[in-house]
Amino acid sequence: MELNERKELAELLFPNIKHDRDYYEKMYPDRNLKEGAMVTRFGPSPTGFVHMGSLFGSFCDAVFAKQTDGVFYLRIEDTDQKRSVENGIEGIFNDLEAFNIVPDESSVVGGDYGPYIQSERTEIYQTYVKDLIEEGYAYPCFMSEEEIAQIREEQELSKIKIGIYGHYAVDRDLSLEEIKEKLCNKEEYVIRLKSPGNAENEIEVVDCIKGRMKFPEHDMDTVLLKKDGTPTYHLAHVIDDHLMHTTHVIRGDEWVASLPLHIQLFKILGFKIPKYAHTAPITKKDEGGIRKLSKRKDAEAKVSYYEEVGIPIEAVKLYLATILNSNFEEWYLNNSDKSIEEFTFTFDKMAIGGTLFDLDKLNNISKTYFSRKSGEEVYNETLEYAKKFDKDYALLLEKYEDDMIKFLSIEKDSDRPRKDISKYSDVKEEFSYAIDELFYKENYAKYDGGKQFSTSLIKKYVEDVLNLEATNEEWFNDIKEFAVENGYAASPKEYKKNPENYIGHVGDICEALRVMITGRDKSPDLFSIVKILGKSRVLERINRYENLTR
RNA sequence: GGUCUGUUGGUGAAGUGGCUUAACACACCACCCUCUCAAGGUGGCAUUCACGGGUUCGAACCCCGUACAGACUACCA
Repeated sequence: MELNERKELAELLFPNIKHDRDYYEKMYPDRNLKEGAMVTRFGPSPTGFVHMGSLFGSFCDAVFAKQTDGVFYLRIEDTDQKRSVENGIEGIFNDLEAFNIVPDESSVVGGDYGPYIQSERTEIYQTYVKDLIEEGYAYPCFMSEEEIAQIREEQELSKIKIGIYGHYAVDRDLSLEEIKEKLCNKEEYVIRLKSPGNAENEIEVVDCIKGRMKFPEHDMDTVLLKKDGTPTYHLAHVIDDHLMHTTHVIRGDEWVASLPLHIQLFKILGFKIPKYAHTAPITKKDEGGIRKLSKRKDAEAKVSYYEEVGIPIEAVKLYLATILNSNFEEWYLNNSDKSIEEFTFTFDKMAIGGTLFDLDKLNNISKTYFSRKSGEEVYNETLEYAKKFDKDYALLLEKYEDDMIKFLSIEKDSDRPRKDISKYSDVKEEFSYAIDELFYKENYAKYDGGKQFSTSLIKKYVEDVLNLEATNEEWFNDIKEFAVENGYAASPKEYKKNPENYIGHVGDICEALRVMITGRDKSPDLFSIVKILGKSRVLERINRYENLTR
């Protein structure tokens, strides 16, 4: 087709497109950023809530933009209306906000490079496609779904590359007259790329994460505009990232296969090619082997899961940071007083293969997070959590505020703070004895060590010996003395040496007291608990134990 | 079937030709500390980097082949 024919065709196909490319090029001028500033973007589809992998990606985007004084923007990729979900966009913003990931530009806060929703940019895409038709790089294709399926079958059978290319691209060289005729018959069509590539040629791409990769040149007539005039991901990606001046396209590595296509589009359109960084998927192991974490199958893939089970957002971010850069963990261990923002992330410390999602590790990170928080902070955060997910408990927490803070502060001032909580929901369980209502309701059910303890000795200890004003050392000396007076050994070691000489050892007395007042055989520092409860509540609990076991 | 990318312990990984007797962290086990637990301390946990061949004085690191795994192969992103 000659140039004038192509122009006629372009006009015929896009009579409503009045602007030309230059109009948009001028509308979205270069961003004036300092040397080395990165412009990144997160492009979610509003298909439901945010997936762990997407969160990881957006975290990555935000981190790199921030540490280079660049721009991180959010673009809603809703070109497939069928998949869009009601309130999908809202859900994305909520989930990101929960993790404190705030885009500099978006459909919510605005920006100079909008609209930031692809469905509102149709005219822009069509303008460029119109130009492509004039240039002879695109054409209307009238093939039906059945035709395409048949070609596919044929290709599968003869074991060759599947797709519309070469002589399979039957509408590639339709004459203007033929096209006009089909248009007159109201035949439906898509706009396909007239790929100038040759699969014999090899192209090389350097990815920020994966390094050098070689591909055959792209030679397929990929769909650019769907039947409804809406762009495919590929077209939208190329045009948007050019117009919005993205410097680094950070996306999942399911896209590397289409890299040759994207590069070709950038070249045909005369755009500068951005840098690419393809991140490895977060995977999970199950019976079938290793697979990508799935939003449908795995609860932990949903970002909202963490909030629900009570894992602090900050802990999840710390975990994300450790899988983002392999050297982050060690840095954080040595710089525990610093925040994630102070670490410099780099592409070359990112994983190339898939990363197994390790809940154990997350738990550990979370425990460390809790151990560094003061009792009061843990109390406040737990209360927030309970107000949302366990209202009855929230009321009790408020009623016992002073006690709870004291309990949560036990052993906090030591240089080896306890690490027994990994989730907000653990607090209720771990400190069930802190709240009378829970303690009495549970009827000591928590203790099933099978031992029976006599209360008389313990009562005697509490009434005659226990001094709440004592120091830890005095307290322990007192109880040792008491043990000896009553025929117990002063230490387990001594007891082990000559068990026949003793009834038991101090530990047994402590154990009995512990079980009676906490309902469990494990707890933080006993004396701290006793002090918080006070003598009368301790005795009350001992009596209760006596009644229950009689 | 085709294209691309991987493969270091139970897990995440460090490692880019000699400093590796393979870091670090999680998990696990043992011991120590100790009134219990948690924490902490010490030690154990890959004689070897999927397998086979090659290059080299020398290879986990470079090259070739095989096996396995993953991604893509839509008018979905």
